[in-house]
Amino acid sequence: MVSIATTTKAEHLLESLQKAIVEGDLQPGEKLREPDLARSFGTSRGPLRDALRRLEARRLVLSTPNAGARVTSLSAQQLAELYQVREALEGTTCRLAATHMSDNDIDQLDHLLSQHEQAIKEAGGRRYFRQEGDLDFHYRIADRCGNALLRSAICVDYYPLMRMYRHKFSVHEGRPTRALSEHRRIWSALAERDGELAEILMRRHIAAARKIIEDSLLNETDHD
Amino acid sequence: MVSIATTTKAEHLLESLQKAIVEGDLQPGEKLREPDLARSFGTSRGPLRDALRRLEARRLVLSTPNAGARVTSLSAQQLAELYQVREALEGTTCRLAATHMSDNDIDQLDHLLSQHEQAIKEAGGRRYFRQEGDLDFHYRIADRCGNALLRSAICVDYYPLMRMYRHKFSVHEGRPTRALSEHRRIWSALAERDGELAEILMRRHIAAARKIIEDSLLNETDHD
DNA sequence: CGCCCCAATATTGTTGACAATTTTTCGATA
DNA sequence: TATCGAAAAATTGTCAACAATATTGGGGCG
Repeated sequence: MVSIATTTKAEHLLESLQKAIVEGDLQPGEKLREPDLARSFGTSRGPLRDALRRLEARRLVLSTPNAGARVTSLSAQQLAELYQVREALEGTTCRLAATHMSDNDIDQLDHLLSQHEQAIKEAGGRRYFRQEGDLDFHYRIADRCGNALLRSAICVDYYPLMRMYRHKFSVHEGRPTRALSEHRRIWSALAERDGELAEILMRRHIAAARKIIEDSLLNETDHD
Repeated sequence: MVSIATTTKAEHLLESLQKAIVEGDLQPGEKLREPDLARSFGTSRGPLRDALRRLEARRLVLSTPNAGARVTSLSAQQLAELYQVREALEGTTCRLAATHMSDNDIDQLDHLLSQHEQAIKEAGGRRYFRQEGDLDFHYRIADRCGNALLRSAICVDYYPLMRMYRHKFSVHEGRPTRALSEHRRIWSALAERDGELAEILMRRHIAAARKIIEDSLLNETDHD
């Protein structure tokens, strides 16, 4: 939303490429050829390589020596692993947020959930609002948890990858309504400043989503 | 221990610089001037900048646009935050390891703890063996937890930073003997394949170390 | 005497060319 | 016809020069 005046070309490239990957303009597994990309963004290979390294740190790109870089392509197995990392990190995040968030933060989070409820009603329950909305909820909690390292690990290092894969198993994650009610329960725990409960609820919430993905691993029959 | 035949100069630089930082040859806060460093390693600035970006991903280096890179310098506050991330990640790691480690892995871990016991005896209880040893124990569990993403997050992204700061609060973390006995209890849970207990014990173990650091934050009287 | 501004210096950001490596193409041979 | 291998093309790794930005040092002014 906010267009940051990036000082360096490498930073600008990082933003542009991350957006292209997250929004699917660059498909998972796609080869990232340096000369082509650099030309298409009007720069040289130096800044481009810099941006690729930063994207690699965010796990959006995988590059192998002398063989170039590709957009990350996660298997269901790997996506499940990502959810396990989220469970660990966001559980703690939630516990910290319960004591660190301001009353205003809590209010804004409540407002966000109202927006989601509204969006779900208008869309008849299976619109994609929720998917972005779900991530927004999680993102905001991490953003306000008070631990800068944890915040950057989640918001910077892992969430772009999550957004990239938000379509993949979105249908299976149960009706948006269910996710919303789980969010509301987490919110209540946060509002009551009950960190222990907030952590448990958040871990369950993410573990449930992971379960769906892991179950789909067993039904490996009709994939090309 | 194993000298990997790194194919590219940037990779070699990454290894060399990481070692220099972790071992303290490059001090926290030290400015990393590209021309000097490149010359001292016999390469040009291109590969060096590449290596710096990778070190930044591991949080060993902090670089600001147009102002260059510095070796990371953590405050006690930030170190405590790191322990909180560890608590989250390694708790889950331990739970997974309990079901995923092979019997052989468990045996080797037992052997490691025997070595530590021996080292502590020989050194009269307050030798620095333990500090490396402590990290080795944690590292091995993460290495064998069966979740590749979690493994790389801990072993690659966070542990070099831990090793870099292993001297800092090592004295305060209680006698090596106590850490060893906590390790033994964690090992027992792993050996009995009790993931839930292993997670709880690991989180406590790390939380206790964090407590020491946080307490030292309150005694801020005699620092320059 | 201290502060601010400006020039000089040093350092980082960027570029295009060259070297090394990988991938592709194409023909020879079984 | 399929397969192996070598030449050709494309791509990545590296380098040194140039441009843009920050830092430093010194002189003038209040």
